Amino acid sequence: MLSKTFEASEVEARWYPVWEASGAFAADPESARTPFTIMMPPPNVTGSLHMGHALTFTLQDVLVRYQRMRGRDVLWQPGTDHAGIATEIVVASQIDEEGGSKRDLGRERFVERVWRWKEQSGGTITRQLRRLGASPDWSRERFTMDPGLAAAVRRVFVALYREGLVYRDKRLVNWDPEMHTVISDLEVESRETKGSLWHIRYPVEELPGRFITVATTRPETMLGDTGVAVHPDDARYADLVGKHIRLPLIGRLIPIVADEYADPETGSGAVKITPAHDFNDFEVGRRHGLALLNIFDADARLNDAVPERYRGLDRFAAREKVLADLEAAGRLDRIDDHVLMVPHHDRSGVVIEPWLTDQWFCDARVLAAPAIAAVEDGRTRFVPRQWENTFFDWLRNIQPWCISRQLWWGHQIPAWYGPDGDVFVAESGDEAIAAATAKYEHPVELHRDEDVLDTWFSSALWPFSTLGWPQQTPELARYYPGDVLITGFDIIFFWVARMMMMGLHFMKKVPFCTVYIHALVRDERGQKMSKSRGNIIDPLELIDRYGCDALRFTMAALAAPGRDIKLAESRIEGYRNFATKLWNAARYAQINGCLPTGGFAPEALQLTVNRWIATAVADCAAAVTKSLDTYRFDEAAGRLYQFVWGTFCDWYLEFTKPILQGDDAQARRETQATTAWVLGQILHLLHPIVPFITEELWRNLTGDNAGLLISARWPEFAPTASDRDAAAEMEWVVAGISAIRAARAEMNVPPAARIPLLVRDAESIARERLERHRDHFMRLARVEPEAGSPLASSSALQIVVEGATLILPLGGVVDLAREKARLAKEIGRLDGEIAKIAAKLGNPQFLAKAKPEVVEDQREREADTSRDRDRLKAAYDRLAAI
RNA sequence: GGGCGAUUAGCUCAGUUGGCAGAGCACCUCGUUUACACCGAGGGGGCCGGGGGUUCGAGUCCCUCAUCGCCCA
Repeated sequence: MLSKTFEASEVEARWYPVWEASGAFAADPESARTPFTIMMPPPNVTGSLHMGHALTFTLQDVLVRYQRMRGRDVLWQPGTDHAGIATEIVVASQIDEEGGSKRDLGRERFVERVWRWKEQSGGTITRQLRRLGASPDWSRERFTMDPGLAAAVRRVFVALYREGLVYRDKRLVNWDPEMHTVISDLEVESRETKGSLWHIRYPVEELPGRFITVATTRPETMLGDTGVAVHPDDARYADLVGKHIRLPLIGRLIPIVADEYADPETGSGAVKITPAHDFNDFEVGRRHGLALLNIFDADARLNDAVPERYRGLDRFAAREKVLADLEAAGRLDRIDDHVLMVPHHDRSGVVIEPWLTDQWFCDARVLAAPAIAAVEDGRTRFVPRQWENTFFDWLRNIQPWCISRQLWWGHQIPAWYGPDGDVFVAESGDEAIAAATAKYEHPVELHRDEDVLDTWFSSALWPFSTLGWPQQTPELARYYPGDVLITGFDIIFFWVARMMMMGLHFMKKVPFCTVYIHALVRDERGQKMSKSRGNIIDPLELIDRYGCDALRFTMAALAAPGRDIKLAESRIEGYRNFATKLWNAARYAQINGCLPTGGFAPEALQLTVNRWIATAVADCAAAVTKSLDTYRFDEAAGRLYQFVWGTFCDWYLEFTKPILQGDDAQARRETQATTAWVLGQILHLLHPIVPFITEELWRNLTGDNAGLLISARWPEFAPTASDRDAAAEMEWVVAGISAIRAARAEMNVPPAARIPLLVRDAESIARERLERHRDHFMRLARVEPEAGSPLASSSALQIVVEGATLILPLGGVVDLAREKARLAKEIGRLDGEIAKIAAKLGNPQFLAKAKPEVVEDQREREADTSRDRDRLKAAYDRLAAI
């Protein structure tokens, strides 16, 4: 016997290992079934499960379980990425805490230490994924630093280098002066910061007494100024273009140039140009041939390019000193408060310094072209479609991708330098030596590039490197390209775009046919969850409190396309209640001996109520199937919720109670079998969303011999399975009972009172239906259907249903005035409806231009509404006559 | 500044090719009927952000304004 409530934690812990051991998660390259591939965007190995993970992995798992039940050979490829910077920060700070330092440890021992850390702590996120019920093929789990994946990285790097798509260059990059590494544009987070706008007066060399005032948020960079720009159309400065500035504090002579970058509307209209320390200035400098003067070292301290008294100063101290000196020199004009966007490293939080250094770059522009084309011509499709714009926008304006990082943890760049600095790029040291020997014609000492590659460089290869590439494995042939990638919109640049670029370049095919983009999970008030806001909801805590299934159902139900999810805990509670409801329905079925029967055939059912519910299940299955096929997880969840609670529990189980407790053995047997069968269908349809409770109930329903639900086949029904007559009849009964209940409640009839039910002006179909379902009316509306005509003068509740007026004689109990008011209100409502429809039908334009079926529809509506209205009016008149 | 999205019941949100405005939660009333009080029955609650337009007909399509959010500069 099932317990009274569903104990989620116990059930969850029990089923997961059973599933995994059964082999249900595993892909089967040998099978004849059509493959379905979904690449898990590998979470960061340092990560732990947050709500974003809970959403994305729930949706992926729903799809994966669904496709498995549809009979596909599913590969859900799991794994983690090595997260260069994040991991290096974690391990380095551990070493710090122990009183050591990364540098003292040395590269080799540090990397060993990171591997040890990975073995011990790197499994957190994958363990947590198991708690979420995720069912990827763990036997194929990969890590972006695995030997096979590392080989793929080297192969790709070398190939791109030889094609000229990877190259070394000196450019401005985003430099983290604390971590001493470059980061890519995408890892820079602009934070709004309150600062100042300092106005500095620069003297014009050729015109003594003449000054140009420039405004800057970074006065210390003036030490590296190599020009001043004004707008070419700015009349105020037209005569100064081509003249020079004598830079205060330094005395360097720098030119005044005309460039549209200078905005006449902002500040004085003139801007100082520091090409080596600002991305915009870099471009201006390039246009005008201005010198690049690098004034910072790797720590962002002033270097030897500045006057001695500033050397060694950190950039913030330098600012104070430069300002003080300008002030003293009388060159500081004005200081305004100013809000500006300051670039920070999103991982370390350090303020980024644009810095001129030698780095490795990938020619993203060339690689982007095929990726853009693939989305344009539909080989890859975004769902929802509007995200294509984000994808296009980024790829069409893409900058060279800086792929080198000054870290120790990651794929070390396969490039070796000879004594003269010549570079040898090769997949192995031996190959590099061979190449060098051939060039120098004698053995030389090579020095390997110290840097590692951006983590995303290896992640970009994930859709094929995990399948064994560059080896031509059966898996690669079978599971590439993938069917769908599911991820958040914030990952479009990092992952989707880069996987598209690399996939197309090396596999000549898109890595996935569909990209389903889901939104962000926010808190109840729509705020982004963050540590600093303190509004983080821990999914594991929610699982502990409400059960994994409740969390999963919530994620699915709220996953409406193109919309952020504002997560209120009351929703999760509601879906926990839904799980309990399902549990109790199953418990009820068990108590009433509803057991599955072999060879159950829905089309052979005799009782209308059973034919009706079988029809409803088929309709529900069709709707859920369609929703899942179109990634409408919210619709699928909503439809199931409605069917299970609003149809199966509220009506079917109530309708069949008298049958199950009645004397007709044949009807009882049919109903028991139907109940068990419908419950089974429900469990199948719900399984992808709420796998634990459904597996548990399925075992309970079928015993040990029916197999696991996770491996069962998805319900599919022939169109003939539905019985429209049965559906119409039961819907009439539901409407009738609801109408009686509503009238009773409104008229304050005591709920327990059993009242006679008489019928007036009934069409034969209504009379037959009422007769056939008298038990239902008795039980659920608490009325006693009686033969005979109601007395004309009796005071009674009168309820209009399709094809009949139901009369509930209440003798003196009924409040005549109130009942009259109730009927009058209803008549008024219908009159309003009729007036609206009549206005439409009276409009010649409508009749001429609207589609015929719409006109026909309105005519029918008018007829139906008028019929009901006339019945009500008749009922009212009868009361009025008393 | 550029782009995207949103605005529908107190709250969170659905609403398909334009044709009857919906759900869950919250709220109110009633209910200890042997699956379930994590429940059942009933109910109230809406200028579909404002304004214009297209149309026989607009929550839905177009324009515009307002407010909010996100991304990019």
